[in-house]
Amino acid sequence: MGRPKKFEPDVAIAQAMETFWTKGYGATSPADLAEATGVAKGSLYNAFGSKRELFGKALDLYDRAGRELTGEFMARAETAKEGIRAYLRFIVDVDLDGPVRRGCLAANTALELGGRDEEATRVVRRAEEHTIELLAERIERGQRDGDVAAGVDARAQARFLMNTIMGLRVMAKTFDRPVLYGVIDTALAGL
Amino acid sequence: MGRPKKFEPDVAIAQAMETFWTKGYGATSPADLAEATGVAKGSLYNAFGSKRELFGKALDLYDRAGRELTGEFMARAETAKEGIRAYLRFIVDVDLDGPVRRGCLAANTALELGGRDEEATRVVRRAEEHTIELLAERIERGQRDGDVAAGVDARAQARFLMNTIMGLRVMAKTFDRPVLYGVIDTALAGL
DNA sequence: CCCTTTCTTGAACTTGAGGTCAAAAATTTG
DNA sequence: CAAATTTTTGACCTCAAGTTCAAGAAAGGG
Repeated sequence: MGRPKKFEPDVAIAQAMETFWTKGYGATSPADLAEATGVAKGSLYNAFGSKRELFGKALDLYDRAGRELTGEFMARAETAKEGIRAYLRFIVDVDLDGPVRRGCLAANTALELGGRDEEATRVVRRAEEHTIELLAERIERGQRDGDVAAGVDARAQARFLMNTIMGLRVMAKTFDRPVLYGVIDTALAGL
Repeated sequence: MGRPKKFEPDVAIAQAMETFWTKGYGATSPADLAEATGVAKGSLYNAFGSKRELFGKALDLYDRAGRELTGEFMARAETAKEGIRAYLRFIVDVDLDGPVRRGCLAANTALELGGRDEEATRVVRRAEEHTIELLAERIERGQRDGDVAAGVDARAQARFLMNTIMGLRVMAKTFDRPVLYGVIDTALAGL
């Protein structure tokens, strides 16, 4: 009972995520969040408790959405190498074609809050591990399918690729497509 | 003539750099800078104009110091591969052994201000290009010395390694030495 | 030794961040 | 419909960030 919510919390979280992603945690004000969600400040505080708690929900959402997206790319492609190449190029394209180069919410958060915010650091690490897991599984499948050499250490490759992705996310702030595509190709030479 | 400065501007810039590096640009207050440098707020403003200008000096210093450090690592080693491996491990060690994992000022700045601050973005890009240049030169020397295959594209490898470094800087916020060392070894397999 | 110049400093100012709250507005239940 | 419950909202509060400034202090020049 009681008065019903005027907004969908999940939608508001998604809109908040976009804002945090674009501006960063510290640079996002409650006023920004109110504007992005179309919900008054007070209402947001009533629903989510604090800016930090809303951010936590946004980070969780980012992890879930990213996992799904990665999974789809891994499932679609014929070979591990082409699936991963398509995935990495997609990441670069999304970043470069957007109105602002916002990079990766997880990477941004790692650098902004890493160390200072235990909980945020844990969530970022979990998201990274999810991606590594999906990459490793796809490489292992490639080995079963015969498109990846049996001698390759799938988990080591996956961790290395995760590192490459994080690098791309940083480099995309300052370099352009040809350079980033070149990095992708060099990174994939070992597969 | 006039009253002489009580502090060495270059020293203050170095101290400010440490603070920006540890806390980030946005999260560093004038009060923090006053404490770090031992110079009163008003004095800092008299000497440097604004927080942003001081940060600019700090970024420039970071670039110069980094260039020098990288150059030394490249000069010392017998082979390109070992020189670069030592360099990457050093980066990881410094980050992990420090009291806080502060990463790379350039990477931190790229993610925090990239896009929003033209000047900062330019300086970061310049710093990245300096590192790429030094890596490429070392690889080319390796080719002349015979420890790197002639077929390797030195500049492509250098850009790829720069990307790996940026990735390590992010991953160092959430992963530990064995993982990061593993990433380094995987990245160097192509050399 | 006074004048000019350049420094130092804490106080003071303005602005916005992050959050609280009281009042009004929707609901469901009895 | 009255009561109980839960939202919504802008006004309001506190505090700190980023900056300016007036007063004074330390130099050199004439």
